[in-house]
Amino acid sequence: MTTTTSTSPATAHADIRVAVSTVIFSLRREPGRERPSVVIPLVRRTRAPHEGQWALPGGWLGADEDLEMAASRTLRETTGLAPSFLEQLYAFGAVDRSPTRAVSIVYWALVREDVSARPAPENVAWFDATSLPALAFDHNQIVEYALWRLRNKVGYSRIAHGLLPELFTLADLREVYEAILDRRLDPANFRRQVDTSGTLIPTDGFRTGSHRPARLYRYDHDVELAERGPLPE
Amino acid sequence: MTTTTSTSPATAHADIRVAVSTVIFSLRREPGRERPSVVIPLVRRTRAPHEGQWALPGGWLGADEDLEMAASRTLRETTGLAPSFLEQLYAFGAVDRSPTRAVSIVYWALVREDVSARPAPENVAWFDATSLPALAFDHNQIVEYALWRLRNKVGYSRIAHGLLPELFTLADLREVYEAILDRRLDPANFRRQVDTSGTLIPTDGFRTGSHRPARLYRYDHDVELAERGPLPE
DNA sequence: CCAAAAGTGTTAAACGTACACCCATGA
DNA sequence: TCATGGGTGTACGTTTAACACTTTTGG
Repeated sequence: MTTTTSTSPATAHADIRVAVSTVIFSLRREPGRERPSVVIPLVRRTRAPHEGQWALPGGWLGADEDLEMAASRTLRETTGLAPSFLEQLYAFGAVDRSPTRAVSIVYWALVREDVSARPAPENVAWFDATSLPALAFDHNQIVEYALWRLRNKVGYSRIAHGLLPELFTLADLREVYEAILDRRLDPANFRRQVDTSGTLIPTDGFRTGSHRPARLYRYDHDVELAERGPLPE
Repeated sequence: MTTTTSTSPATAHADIRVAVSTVIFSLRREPGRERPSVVIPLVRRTRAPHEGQWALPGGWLGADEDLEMAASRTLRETTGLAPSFLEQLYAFGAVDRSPTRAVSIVYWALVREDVSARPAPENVAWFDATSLPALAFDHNQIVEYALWRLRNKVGYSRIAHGLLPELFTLADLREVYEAILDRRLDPANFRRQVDTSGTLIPTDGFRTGSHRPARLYRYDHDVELAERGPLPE
């Protein structure tokens, strides 16, 4: 995958291990809070380095695994979750980021609220993404970057559904945006924006229970494809 | 940099080599063409696999090198160039992308027109980015993705300077945009857009030679910092 | 004086945003 | 009937895009 021309002063392909980790976002509705909060699952490390500290779920890249496969696998193994969205975030490879040299290919993912609500395995806990403790390695920076990407991407793509069930109301959708962007959105303008985009399909269902019933929508999965540029792999 | 919890079914940290390659963009003015074209340097492979085919400049990651350092180094070694812009593009790691397992961290870079005009080393040649021959490995896809990113980024950031010398006219700048986006832009509106952004500093110089002289500008380097989000490393 | 690029002005459509208002339900 | 969220209408400021027009040079 590369061209080795001229003489490399650095040691030729030294022993560098490749890891894959994932920043997993979901939403959690606290009884007290008015707005859902963005939460991520972390794993407590059971060995050195950084034993006892919380870290992103991940693992070593297998010899016969693609990167995305490895992300899905480690995500499932460590948290038991299946993501509704998965995308590469960045490759981290600073020499001093770990006592033993390792390059981490980091992915980020979304899991639906109902899925993330299931009881977490031992050693896994959910944290508010905006107020984390000190994590192992450079994982605090990584989460920070992933959050930035999430907020950014919510502005120009339809990833918000990755956090919603099949059917949802416009208020549900708006709540997701409000939770991610951390600010109020005008319900009237929000409605127009989404139905101008033409990605929402109204169903015959309504959600009842409080005040006027709200129409249930689902996403038009046909639009999914044209969404992003020439995505690799 | 990762958490090894539970048992990994895949072979634990197998021997996977890490390479760093770079897609380098510059502009070339052909005498005949009205608009500059986007060009990239490629290196002819001197060994298997894909011997004799053109490939992206790159090399193996050294044991004591950060990723960006490796990108700069291989870029310099293989092409003799120093970039004015360098950013990570994507990590490619499909199992079948190379006969021997390798993960490539790919960067993309810009070099100024005057720099890229210097004679290229043996085994290095410049190609029009939009009409490449069949390259080694998955490098055609990688260039395609890099081009998409370049076009995208030119729309919301000021990377265009990476292709221009210290002093330039608004027509120069507009030509860069036109070359990348491959369409004409209205000179009047373009002028207003850039000086609304406040990133351009007018100098006292003018470029003369044909018709009315055009004012020379330079970039405000103080604006550089706030540009992007929480950039890692 | 003429051609052509540099640079300014004007207008209309598109878009974002604020907010007044009506509708339908549970309590 | 009232409170509240669902849903519609409207008005206004900003941005985008098209294009007419004036300025300044070389030839």
